[in-house]
Amino acid sequence: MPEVLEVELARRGVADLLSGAVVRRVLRTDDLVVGPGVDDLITGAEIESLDRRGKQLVIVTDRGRVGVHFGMTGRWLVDDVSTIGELAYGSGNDHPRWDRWVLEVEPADGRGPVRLRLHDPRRLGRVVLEPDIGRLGPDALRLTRRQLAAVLARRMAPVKAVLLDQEAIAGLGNMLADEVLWWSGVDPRRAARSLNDDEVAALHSAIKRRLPVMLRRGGSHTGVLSPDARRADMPCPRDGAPLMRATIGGRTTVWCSAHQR
DNA sequence: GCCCTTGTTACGCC
DNA sequence: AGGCGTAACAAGGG
Repeated sequence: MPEVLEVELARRGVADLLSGAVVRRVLRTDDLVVGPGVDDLITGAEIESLDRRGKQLVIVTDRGRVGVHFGMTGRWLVDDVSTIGELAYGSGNDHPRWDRWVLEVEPADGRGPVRLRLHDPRRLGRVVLEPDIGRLGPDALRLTRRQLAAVLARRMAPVKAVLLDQEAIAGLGNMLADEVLWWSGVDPRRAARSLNDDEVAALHSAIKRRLPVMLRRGGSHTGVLSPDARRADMPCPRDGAPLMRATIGGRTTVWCSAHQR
Protein backbone atom coordinates (compact mmCIF):
# COMPACT_ATOMS: atom_id res chain seq x y z
CA MET A 1 0.00 0.00 0.00
CA PRO A 2 1.15 3.54 -0.51
CA GLU A 3 3.49 4.53 2.25
CA VAL A 4 6.09 7.26 2.02
CA LEU A 5 8.10 5.36 -0.60
CA GLU A 6 5.20 4.87 -2.99
CA VAL A 7 4.15 8.49 -2.62
CA GLU A 8 7.67 9.70 -3.32
CA LEU A 9 7.84 7.44 -6.39
CA ALA A 10 4.46 8.78 -7.49
CA ARG A 11 5.70 12.34 -7.04
CA ARG A 12 8.88 11.74 -9.03
CA GLY A 13 6.97 9.77 -11.64
CA VAL A 14 4.87 12.73 -12.76
CA ALA A 15 6.86 15.75 -11.54
CA ASP A 16 8.54 16.54 -14.85
CA LEU A 17 5.43 15.82 -16.88
CA LEU A 18 3.19 18.02 -14.74
CA SER A 19 5.54 20.89 -14.04
CA GLY A 20 4.22 23.80 -16.05
CA ALA A 21 1.32 21.74 -17.36
CA VAL A 22 -2.19 23.13 -17.66
CA VAL A 23 -5.26 21.16 -16.60
CA ARG A 24 -7.76 21.39 -19.44
CA ARG A 25 -10.69 19.59 -17.87
CA VAL A 26 -11.81 17.02 -15.36
CA LEU A 27 -12.89 13.93 -17.23
CA ARG A 28 -14.14 11.98 -14.24
CA THR A 29 -14.60 12.55 -10.54
CA ASP A 30 -15.89 10.58 -7.56
CA ASP A 31 -17.54 12.65 -4.82
CA LEU A 32 -16.39 10.28 -2.09
CA VAL A 33 -12.73 10.63 -3.10
CA VAL A 34 -12.68 14.19 -4.44
CA GLY A 35 -13.64 16.95 -2.03
CA PRO A 36 -15.80 20.01 -2.73
CA GLY A 37 -14.27 22.79 -4.81
CA VAL A 38 -11.35 20.73 -6.10
CA ASP A 39 -12.58 20.35 -9.67
CA ASP A 40 -13.50 24.04 -9.97
CA LEU A 41 -10.06 25.07 -8.79
CA ILE A 42 -8.07 22.64 -10.87
CA THR A 43 -9.86 23.26 -14.15
CA GLY A 44 -7.72 25.72 -16.08
CA ALA A 45 -5.01 25.83 -13.42
CA GLU A 46 -1.31 25.66 -14.20
CA ILE A 47 0.65 23.16 -12.13
CA GLU A 48 3.81 24.67 -10.71
CA SER A 49 5.28 21.79 -8.72
CA LEU A 50 4.58 18.65 -6.75
CA ASP A 51 5.37 18.60 -3.06
CA ARG A 52 5.16 15.86 -0.45
CA ARG A 53 5.09 15.45 3.31
CA GLY A 54 4.85 11.90 4.54
CA LYS A 55 2.09 10.21 2.57
CA GLN A 56 0.49 13.51 1.63
CA LEU A 57 1.11 14.67 -1.93
CA VAL A 58 0.54 18.34 -2.73
CA ILE A 59 -0.13 19.70 -6.21
CA VAL A 60 0.94 23.34 -6.19
CA THR A 61 -0.92 25.36 -8.81
CA ASP A 62 -1.12 29.03 -9.69
CA ARG A 63 -4.61 29.06 -8.13
CA GLY A 64 -3.99 27.14 -4.91
CA ARG A 65 -2.86 23.83 -3.50
CA VAL A 66 -4.56 20.48 -3.94
CA GLY A 67 -3.75 17.58 -1.61
CA VAL A 68 -3.75 14.02 -2.92
CA HIS A 69 -3.70 11.10 -0.52
CA PHE A 70 -3.54 7.63 -2.04
CA GLY A 71 -5.15 5.81 0.85
CA MET A 72 -4.57 2.09 0.69
CA THR A 73 -4.89 1.26 -3.01
CA GLY A 74 -4.46 4.54 -4.88
CA ARG A 75 -1.83 5.28 -7.52
CA TRP A 76 -1.30 7.41 -10.58
CA LEU A 77 -1.70 6.18 -14.10
CA VAL A 78 -0.64 8.39 -16.98
CA ASP A 79 -2.71 7.34 -19.95
CA ASP A 80 -2.32 3.57 -19.54
CA VAL A 81 1.02 3.45 -17.75
CA SER A 82 1.43 3.06 -14.01
CA THR A 83 3.94 5.39 -12.39
CA ILE A 84 4.93 2.72 -9.88
CA GLY A 85 4.82 -1.07 -9.88
CA GLU A 86 1.92 -3.08 -8.62
CA LEU A 87 0.84 -2.37 -5.08
CA ALA A 88 0.82 -4.97 -2.38
CA TYR A 89 -2.87 -5.62 -1.61
CA GLY A 90 -3.75 -3.85 -4.84
CA SER A 91 -6.14 -5.17 -7.43
CA GLY A 92 -3.59 -6.31 -10.00
CA ASN A 93 -5.15 -4.59 -12.98
CA ASP A 94 -6.05 -1.14 -14.18
CA HIS A 95 -9.70 -1.31 -15.03
CA PRO A 96 -11.03 2.17 -15.83
CA ARG A 97 -14.01 1.67 -13.51
CA TRP A 98 -11.57 2.14 -10.63
CA ASP A 99 -10.48 5.56 -11.85
CA ARG A 100 -11.73 8.06 -9.23
CA TRP A 101 -10.31 11.30 -10.61
CA VAL A 102 -9.18 11.76 -14.20
CA LEU A 103 -7.64 14.97 -15.52
CA GLU A 104 -6.89 15.92 -19.07
CA VAL A 105 -3.56 17.67 -18.78
CA GLU A 106 -1.57 19.63 -21.35
CA PRO A 107 2.16 19.22 -20.58
CA ALA A 108 4.48 22.16 -21.16
CA ASP A 109 6.66 20.28 -23.64
CA GLY A 110 3.98 20.41 -26.31
CA ARG A 111 3.49 16.68 -26.64
CA GLY A 112 -0.28 17.06 -26.56
CA PRO A 113 -2.81 16.17 -23.87
CA VAL A 114 -2.40 13.21 -21.53
CA ARG A 115 -4.79 11.68 -19.03
CA LEU A 116 -3.70 11.71 -15.39
CA ARG A 117 -5.72 9.03 -13.60
CA LEU A 118 -6.06 8.58 -9.86
CA HIS A 119 -6.71 4.86 -9.82
CA ASP A 120 -8.12 3.63 -6.51
CA PRO A 121 -10.23 0.44 -6.35
CA ARG A 122 -11.08 0.72 -2.66
CA ARG A 123 -11.83 4.45 -2.66
CA LEU A 124 -9.88 5.27 0.48
CA GLY A 125 -7.90 7.93 -1.36
CA ARG A 126 -8.74 11.60 -0.85
CA VAL A 127 -8.27 14.75 -2.90
CA VAL A 128 -8.80 17.99 -0.99
CA LEU A 129 -8.24 21.72 -1.25
CA GLU A 130 -5.45 23.24 0.83
CA PRO A 131 -4.40 20.08 2.73
CA ASP A 132 -3.50 20.65 6.36
CA ILE A 133 0.06 19.37 6.52
CA GLY A 134 0.85 21.38 9.64
CA ARG A 135 -0.29 18.58 11.91
CA LEU A 136 1.98 16.00 10.34
CA GLY A 137 5.20 15.03 12.09
CA PRO A 138 8.63 15.24 10.46
CA ASP A 139 8.97 13.38 7.18
CA ALA A 140 10.26 9.83 7.58
CA LEU A 141 12.84 10.26 4.79
CA ARG A 142 14.34 13.30 6.53
CA LEU A 143 13.94 12.25 10.15
CA THR A 144 16.81 13.14 12.46
CA ARG A 145 17.84 11.04 15.42
CA ARG A 146 17.03 13.95 17.69
CA GLN A 147 13.50 14.24 16.27
CA LEU A 148 12.92 10.51 16.71
CA ALA A 149 14.15 10.57 20.29
CA ALA A 150 11.88 13.50 21.15
CA VAL A 151 8.82 11.83 19.66
CA LEU A 152 9.40 8.52 21.43
CA ALA A 153 10.24 10.05 24.78
CA ARG A 154 6.79 11.52 25.32
CA ARG A 155 4.72 8.46 24.45
CA MET A 156 3.73 5.46 26.56
CA ALA A 157 2.03 3.64 23.66
CA PRO A 158 3.76 0.69 21.96
CA VAL A 159 6.59 1.91 19.73
CA LYS A 160 4.84 0.33 16.73
CA ALA A 161 1.75 2.48 17.35
CA VAL A 162 3.86 5.63 17.58
CA LEU A 163 5.66 4.85 14.32
CA LEU A 164 2.25 4.60 12.64
CA ASP A 165 1.06 7.91 14.12
CA GLN A 166 1.35 10.45 11.28
CA GLU A 167 1.38 13.33 13.77
CA ALA A 168 4.49 11.80 15.34
CA ILE A 169 6.36 10.79 12.16
CA ALA A 170 4.88 11.30 8.70
CA GLY A 171 5.14 8.54 6.14
CA LEU A 172 5.55 5.16 7.83
CA GLY A 173 2.78 2.62 7.29
CA ASN A 174 2.27 -0.88 8.57
CA MET A 175 4.89 -2.66 6.47
CA LEU A 176 7.63 -0.06 6.85
CA ALA A 177 7.07 0.15 10.60
CA ASP A 178 7.48 -3.61 10.99
CA GLU A 179 10.47 -3.55 8.65
CA VAL A 180 12.48 -0.91 10.53
CA LEU A 181 11.65 -2.49 13.89
CA TRP A 182 12.94 -5.84 12.56
CA TRP A 183 16.20 -4.26 11.38
CA SER A 184 16.70 -2.37 14.62
CA GLY A 185 16.00 -5.37 16.86
CA VAL A 186 13.30 -3.58 18.84
CA ASP A 187 10.18 -5.42 20.03
CA PRO A 188 7.12 -3.58 18.61
CA ARG A 189 5.24 -4.01 21.90
CA ARG A 190 7.75 -1.98 23.89
CA ALA A 191 6.51 1.33 25.28
CA ALA A 192 8.00 4.02 23.05
CA ARG A 193 9.31 5.86 26.09
CA SER A 194 11.19 2.81 27.34
CA LEU A 195 13.74 2.76 24.50
CA ASN A 196 17.24 3.71 25.60
CA ASP A 197 19.64 5.86 23.58
CA ASP A 198 21.23 2.90 21.80
CA GLU A 199 17.84 1.53 20.79
CA VAL A 200 16.69 4.91 19.49
CA ALA A 201 19.93 5.15 17.51
CA ALA A 202 19.39 1.66 16.07
CA LEU A 203 15.83 2.50 15.08
CA HIS A 204 16.92 5.77 13.49
CA SER A 205 19.69 4.00 11.65
CA ALA A 206 17.24 1.43 10.29
CA ILE A 207 14.95 4.19 9.03
CA LYS A 208 17.81 6.09 7.39
CA ARG A 209 19.40 3.04 5.80
CA ARG A 210 16.53 0.81 4.78
CA LEU A 211 14.08 3.35 3.35
CA PRO A 212 16.43 4.49 0.55
CA VAL A 213 17.22 0.87 -0.30
CA MET A 214 13.54 -0.01 -0.58
CA LEU A 215 12.87 3.20 -2.49
CA ARG A 216 15.39 2.07 -5.12
CA ARG A 217 13.86 -1.39 -5.20
CA GLY A 218 10.45 0.04 -5.87
CA GLY A 219 8.56 0.36 -2.61
CA SER A 220 7.53 -0.75 0.84
CA HIS A 221 6.79 -4.33 -0.25
CA THR A 222 10.47 -5.06 -1.04
CA GLY A 223 11.68 -5.57 2.51
CA VAL A 224 12.50 -8.65 4.56
CA LEU A 225 8.94 -8.74 5.94
CA SER A 226 7.31 -8.59 2.50
CA PRO A 227 3.61 -9.34 2.16
CA ASP A 228 4.40 -12.95 1.21
CA ALA A 229 6.61 -13.35 4.26
CA ARG A 230 3.86 -11.87 6.41
CA ARG A 231 1.28 -14.37 5.20
CA ALA A 232 3.34 -17.52 5.25
CA ASP A 233 4.41 -18.62 8.68
CA MET A 234 8.08 -18.43 7.79
CA PRO A 235 10.99 -18.35 10.23
CA CYS A 236 12.95 -15.15 10.84
CA PRO A 237 15.38 -14.67 7.91
CA ARG A 238 18.05 -13.45 10.31
CA ASP A 239 18.12 -16.15 12.96
CA GLY A 240 15.52 -18.77 12.06
CA ALA A 241 13.45 -18.15 15.18
CA PRO A 242 9.64 -18.18 14.85
CA LEU A 243 8.03 -14.98 13.60
CA MET A 244 5.26 -13.70 15.85
CA ARG A 245 1.97 -12.16 14.75
CA ALA A 246 -0.34 -9.96 16.77
CA THR A 247 -2.43 -6.83 16.49
CA ILE A 248 -0.49 -3.85 17.78
CA GLY A 249 -1.55 -0.28 17.20
CA GLY A 250 -4.68 -1.67 15.57
CA ARG A 251 -2.71 -3.37 12.80
CA THR A 252 -1.30 -6.81 12.07
CA THR A 253 2.27 -6.79 13.31
CA VAL A 254 5.01 -9.31 12.51
CA TRP A 255 8.22 -9.56 14.49
CA CYS A 256 10.95 -11.99 15.44
CA SER A 257 10.56 -13.77 18.75
CA ALA A 258 14.33 -13.91 19.26
CA HIS A 259 16.24 -10.87 18.05
CA GLN A 260 13.62 -8.16 18.65
CA ARG A 261 13.73 -7.29 22.34
C1' DG B 1 -19.40 -16.55 1.29
C1' DC B 2 -16.70 -15.25 5.05
C1' DC B 3 -12.71 -13.13 6.47
C1' DC B 4 -8.39 -10.71 5.51
C1' DT B 5 -5.95 -6.64 4.20
C1' DT B 6 -4.53 -1.03 5.67
C1' DG B 7 -4.80 4.55 6.16
C1' DT B 8 -7.49 7.50 8.36
C1' DT B 9 -11.10 9.18 11.30
C1' DA B 10 -14.66 8.93 14.88
C1' DC B 11 -15.63 7.81 19.35
C1' DG B 12 -15.60 5.93 24.14
C1' DC B 13 -12.95 5.61 28.19
C1' DC B 14 -9.97 7.03 31.77
C1' DA C 1 -7.49 17.97 28.06
C1' DG C 2 -5.47 14.52 25.87
C1' DG C 3 -3.49 9.86 25.28
C1' DC C 4 -4.85 5.40 24.10
C1' DG C 5 -7.54 1.51 22.14
C1' DT C 6 -11.04 -0.03 19.19
C1' DA C 7 -14.34 0.13 15.47
C1' DA C 8 -15.82 1.71 11.14
C1' DC C 9 -15.17 2.58 6.30
C1' DA C 10 -14.04 0.89 1.46
C1' DA C 11 -14.03 -3.37 -1.63
C1' DG C 12 -11.16 -6.71 -4.06
C1' DG C 13 -8.60 -11.08 -3.13
C1' DG C 14 -7.88 -15.52 -1.11
